[in-house]
Amino acid sequence: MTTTSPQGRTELLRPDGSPVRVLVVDDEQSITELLSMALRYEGWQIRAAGDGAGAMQTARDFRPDAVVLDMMLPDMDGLSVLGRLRRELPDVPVLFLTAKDAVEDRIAGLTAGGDDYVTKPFSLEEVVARLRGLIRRTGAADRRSESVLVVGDLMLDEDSHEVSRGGANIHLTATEFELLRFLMRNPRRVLSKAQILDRVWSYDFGGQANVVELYISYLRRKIDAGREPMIHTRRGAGYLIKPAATTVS
Amino acid sequence: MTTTSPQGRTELLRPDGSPVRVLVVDDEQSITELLSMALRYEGWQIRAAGDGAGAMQTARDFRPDAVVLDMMLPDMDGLSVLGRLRRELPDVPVLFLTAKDAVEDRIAGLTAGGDDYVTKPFSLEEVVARLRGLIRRTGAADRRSESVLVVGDLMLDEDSHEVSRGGANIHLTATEFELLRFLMRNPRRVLSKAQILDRVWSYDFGGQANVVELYISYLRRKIDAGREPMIHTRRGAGYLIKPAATTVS
DNA sequence: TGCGTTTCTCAGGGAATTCACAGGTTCGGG
DNA sequence: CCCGAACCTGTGAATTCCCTGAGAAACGCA
Repeated sequence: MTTTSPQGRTELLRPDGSPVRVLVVDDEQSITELLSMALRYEGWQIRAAGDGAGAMQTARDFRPDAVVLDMMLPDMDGLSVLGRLRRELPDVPVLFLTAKDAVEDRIAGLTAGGDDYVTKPFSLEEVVARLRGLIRRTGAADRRSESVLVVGDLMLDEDSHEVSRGGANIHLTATEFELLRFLMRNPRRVLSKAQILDRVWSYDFGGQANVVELYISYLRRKIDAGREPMIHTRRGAGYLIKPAATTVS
Repeated sequence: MTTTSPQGRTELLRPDGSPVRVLVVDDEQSITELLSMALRYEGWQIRAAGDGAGAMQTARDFRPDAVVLDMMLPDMDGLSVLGRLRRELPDVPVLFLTAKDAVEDRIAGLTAGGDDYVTKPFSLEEVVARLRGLIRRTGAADRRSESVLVVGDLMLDEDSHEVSRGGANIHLTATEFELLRFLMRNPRRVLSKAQILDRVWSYDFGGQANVVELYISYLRRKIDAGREPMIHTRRGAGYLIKPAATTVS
């Protein structure tokens, strides 16, 4: 089930209308805090744990719809936690967090069931998108919830990664795609450069803040080129996307 | 009976519309977990057992439509379990899991009745495909459910393993076939290299992730050669298959 | 056992993408 | 109207990601 808030944001809900529940397990407190903030912002209910024991405890009485699990935990390794979680919550999908170089050996096979993973350092948009995908596909939320974002005549398909405006296909790079997705998931809302940087770029990005300007410029070239512009600058505040004035929204 | 989910995936259902039920019997917990997750993802209802006694118990009150049975169990050997299963569930098809070096004739004898087997280590695509075949053939699900996948002018027959594009026959190796089947069972959806590796290669594969690139390259040579391409790369995300632009979908 | 086929590793080349930098442009307050 | 701040964008370099040829190893079958 989905509802659309007055601000135009679409939220995932469980079939009974209650908010989706997510358990976050990571031993670095900065990470659990970062994730908790971001996921709460999605309208989800979040519980966090810093080790395997706490994770099991919380899993039992919180009964989450999805779990975010770091594979490197202090007391037991991620695989043991996973095994126990599976016994306790057999149907709950897991999003693994792994170091970039650990991917090959340990994760292989784990994502097979429909689970998924992201590598550290991740971007919040990535985590949120993957989680939404997991929850959608495993039916914790209504399956009819769409994977297509629409703003005016602009369409973005999260499954096929296809973007089109007025029917014409548009090719975007990975970063452009993530940025546009973020904008489109918050239509008519001003997003500051800091917000964008925090959500779309990895949490350890140390570069210049003007990458955002650069990528907005890239997007405009591809999305707005010659057409009624949909991406707008609010000087001193940020950017927003909304249907073109002439387009029937 | 089949339904098609919004994601475009086709699900097997029982004639009364309820999900197919599968019992998984293996003493290695990692295997039952792997299989349970993968088969649940197919939309099936799964129950697992770790030994013969548990299997019998579960068979009685779960009443599965199919059974996945490891031939090496701790308390009794697979044959005894099989015998008892047969008495309890005479018409239910069984998919045997066997070690590679197991006596082929014995298995061949067992599968004469319409059962089937796969050797460990298996790929999930293989298990799922065999299981689908068994369930389809024994009529637990509607018989009209198709064994032919079609994407644009590309056709793949899961029974005969024949592949053709625009009427022209194409010879594929076993791995190429499995990869193409996985792509075609998820048309218009980006599949990451990790997902592909986890589904199409055996669970114990420890090699380089670029085998996927290699086999995509092989497939393109055979499927797309000279024609409008159907296999597309989403740089930084994965691969997807979709009807050629000029083809009526 | 021997031969053709299939699977997979390795490594080079090439192209797409990301990002820094810097000069130009626009905007809004005074 | 002027000035500084904020924003835009061309250029180019570094990097990452992907493709594919060549050959070794494993497999299957006669």
